[in-house]
Amino acid sequence: MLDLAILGLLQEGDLHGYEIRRRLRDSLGTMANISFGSLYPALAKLEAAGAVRGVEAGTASPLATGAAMGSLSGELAALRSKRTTIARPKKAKKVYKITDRGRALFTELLATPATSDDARGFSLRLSFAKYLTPELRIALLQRRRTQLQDRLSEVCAATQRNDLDVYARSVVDHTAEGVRQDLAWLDSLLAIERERSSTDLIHPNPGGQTMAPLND
Amino acid sequence: MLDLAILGLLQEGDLHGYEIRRRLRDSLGTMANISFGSLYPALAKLEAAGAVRGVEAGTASPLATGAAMGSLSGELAALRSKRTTIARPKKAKKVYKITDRGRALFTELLATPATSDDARGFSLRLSFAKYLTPELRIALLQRRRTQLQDRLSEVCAATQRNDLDVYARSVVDHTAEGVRQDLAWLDSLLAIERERSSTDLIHPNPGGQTMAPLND
DNA sequence: AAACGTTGTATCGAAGCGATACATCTGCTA
DNA sequence: TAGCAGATGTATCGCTTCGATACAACGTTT
Repeated sequence: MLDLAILGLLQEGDLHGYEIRRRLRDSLGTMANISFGSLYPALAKLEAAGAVRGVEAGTASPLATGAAMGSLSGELAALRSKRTTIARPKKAKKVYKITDRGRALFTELLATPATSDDARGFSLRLSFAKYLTPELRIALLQRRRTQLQDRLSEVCAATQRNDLDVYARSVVDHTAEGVRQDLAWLDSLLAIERERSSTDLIHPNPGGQTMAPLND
Repeated sequence: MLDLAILGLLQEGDLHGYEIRRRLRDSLGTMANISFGSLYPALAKLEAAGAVRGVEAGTASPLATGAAMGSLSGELAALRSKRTTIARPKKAKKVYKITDRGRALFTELLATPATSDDARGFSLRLSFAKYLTPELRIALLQRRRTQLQDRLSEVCAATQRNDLDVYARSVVDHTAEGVRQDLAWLDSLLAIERERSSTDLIHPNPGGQTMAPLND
């Protein structure tokens, strides 16, 4: 699952570990809090599998490494460097680049149904849904829908219990409410998606934002 | 975290592994899907630590093991046993019982602040909040509140981004909405809790449901 | 110049997951 | 009545992920 997230981010530009984590936090809402203890082993594993290639960006040209710099402070520090002569090498920074093998793996992982009732796995896949075909997109949403319905009936059964104290009751009620809202959200997404796929029969790819990674 | 859940359930009666898992699923809404690969090692660890004691309930009297039987099919099968003479030993069923040491550990774990922004840890603790003092209860809720506020500002920052496609946008928006609702829920709980603790100064323990495990 | 915060890479032990194996009992159907 | 599917029940294996920690260089503040 982490593999999928990493490959997805690398799909849109070369990045180093620290930066991947930043984007994980504030670009994929769901994947916050990924620790380096997960990230670095995952990167090493992907590199061993030939899905990514990491190069030490010691003193490479600023133009080439531009995408890999820390979004704000990196550039700013480089610009207003008055006392320090040049914003330089610092230390071995390992920039990862996705390979063709990696792209194939990404596509495969993205289409693979998430094991079990996993909210994170679903949200992650949905975040990258622009890389899916309309059919796979709908399949993803429908799989999640049936999962949530199962979950809802379980949680509703818990709601019926009368041996719960106020606190436990509050927890199950709130949980049930959350599931219900997830279901409603999913239904609206499915409605949109079905409409889109029907209008696409007339004007394919209307918004221009649906497919194809632009930057490459 | 699993330890806490197990001890909490065992606090209300002796159980064997399979039954613990059942209750985990439909009594604690949050702790669904705990696998045996987590459960049995955890039980073994707790037993080694002297927090629980497990006895093989091979041919013990039905009265003693009543609480440990499968809620529905167990009793039913025993009642309508016509061809099988008696609903008997079956096989070594290991029933776990909490010890004083376990009760102490439970109290300690319950009061220990959950590490990081953990929704499951919080919900679990809240489910057992009747075992906390009013002050610790409010502390628990407040800790969670500040965590959620931090999370909200992160997620709101993500919402402001304009480089997200429809799907990623939908995910972050829905995530933000979820956090907002958790916050509202928490605020209502805090309000209730504060009111309760102020009226408790006049009539201590009004509902009779707040403290003390009844069954023992 | 000392202290602190940020960027950056990396490893360790433990917790938890999903798959799997195995054994017994019950109920359904051929 | 034979057999097979499914629930109950205990247990282990390998893998992913987590949280803590270490280390190092740089920037900012005091």
